[in-house]
Amino acid sequence: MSVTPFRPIQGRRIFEEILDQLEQAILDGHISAGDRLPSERQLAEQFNASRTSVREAVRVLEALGVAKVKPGAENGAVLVEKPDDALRLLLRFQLALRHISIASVIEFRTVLEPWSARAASERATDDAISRMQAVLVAMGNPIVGPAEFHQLDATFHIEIARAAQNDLVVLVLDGARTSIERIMLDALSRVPDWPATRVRIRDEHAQIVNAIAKRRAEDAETLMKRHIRSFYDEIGL
Amino acid sequence: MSVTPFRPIQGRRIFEEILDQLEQAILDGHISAGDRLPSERQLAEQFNASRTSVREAVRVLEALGVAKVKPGAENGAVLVEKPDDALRLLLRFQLALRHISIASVIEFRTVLEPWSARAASERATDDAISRMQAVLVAMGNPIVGPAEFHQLDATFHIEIARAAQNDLVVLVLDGARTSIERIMLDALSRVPDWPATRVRIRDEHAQIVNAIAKRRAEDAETLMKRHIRSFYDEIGL
DNA sequence: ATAGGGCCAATTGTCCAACCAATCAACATG
DNA sequence: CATGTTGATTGGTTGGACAATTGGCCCTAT
Repeated sequence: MSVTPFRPIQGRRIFEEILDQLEQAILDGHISAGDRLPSERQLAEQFNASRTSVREAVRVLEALGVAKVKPGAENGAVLVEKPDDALRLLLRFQLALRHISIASVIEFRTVLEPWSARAASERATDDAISRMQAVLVAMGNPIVGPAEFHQLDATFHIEIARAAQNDLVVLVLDGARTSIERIMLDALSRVPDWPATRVRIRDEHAQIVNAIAKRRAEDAETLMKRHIRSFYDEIGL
Repeated sequence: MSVTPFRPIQGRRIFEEILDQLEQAILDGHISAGDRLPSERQLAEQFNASRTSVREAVRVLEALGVAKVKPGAENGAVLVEKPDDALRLLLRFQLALRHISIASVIEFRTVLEPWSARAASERATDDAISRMQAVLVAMGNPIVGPAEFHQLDATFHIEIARAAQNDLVVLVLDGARTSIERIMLDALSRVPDWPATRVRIRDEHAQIVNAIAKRRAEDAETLMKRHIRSFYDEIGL
């Protein structure tokens, strides 16, 4: 086990140089979230590069969830304000390649969701708790089918992660859930007794929110752990 | 709080179509990790698209840590075997944009590293434990400076995450650490008494490995939690 | 027979010029 | 004042061209 002082020599490509300069510009505060980048043609001129190279750099930013691009005058590439689905594409491909397994994604949630519930119990603002309760109300509507319910479930868990006030946890937990969204939906649509399942899940959510609102961190963590496990058990994963 | 059944209409671009088809090809097992993609020109012909569109798709795959590209005959785009630094670029930009904070990355580690140590205590193979001990030996060399030590420290934590046998945890924990690597190195180089620090950190590592080897999960978790906290306290973060 | 150098083919990297499509603001028109 | 039109700007796409890199091949000298 030795550490060589050598580092690989790799020909830097132009679009990588552009990416580095853009990153530095962001770090230096010259451009920040919400700002619009110059047009591809202007960037090409400023970097003294071709439009193709600039496009490749922009394409990468888009794939990383850093920028969103729209054609049209007054539009262009805009640095995103909230990195919602930054990890979505990445995890989808990593799953496809079997570099990560569905089981590991599920286990990942069983670790971080309970932590989120605990942290939320200690940090949640009254506003955050109100938003959770609003989701509960929406879930109480007997009309909602599995697909809409799943959307509400996603919102619920995101709200808790946000209340835990850890940006990175929000990011990866959201990514972990959406990366296996399709599989979950398939499984949900095959649940034998949907109305009963819906009521039970909503009930578990209600208990969790209650624990968070009463600042019972230990209970919130335990309830969440049980909730996640029973959920995946129910849909057979 | 209502759920509309509408979804945004977005003009699909050619490179996105190509990405989808490539993902499907991977899911269907037509191509898998380690395989070499057809050349850009061949892909352009098969998709009936221009080389530029194919290039943008390949560029995205590269940014996601899915493929590595090298010019030259017999080379080309190869699907990576291990997604080592898939998250590196993404987290770097998310950090630059202040979408995630350094504090959240550190807290993230204080949650998942102890869990890894616990899981490793229950799941580690003898081989994995041997690799951890090998890292300890290398760390015992008084010659190693902060930079090399940090590299060994990275290897140590990766080995534990691997022993915990959760692919996703390995991925995100590695990404979390490398995303703030530069900051950590700067901080490490300013440690007042480096020899003492080195010995202390190695000692903590040794205790953790010992707990894992003896399958004392509770101890491993506690020791790791203390280790991570004291580490960041020491370098003033 | 083998080691080494040099050539060649295939591939990616880059650039360019042009055109298409989408978008929005300003203007014209009723 | 509402509506439709137009023009400018922007990203999307294409095809072609040349440079740089790599690896395999042959050929020669030892």
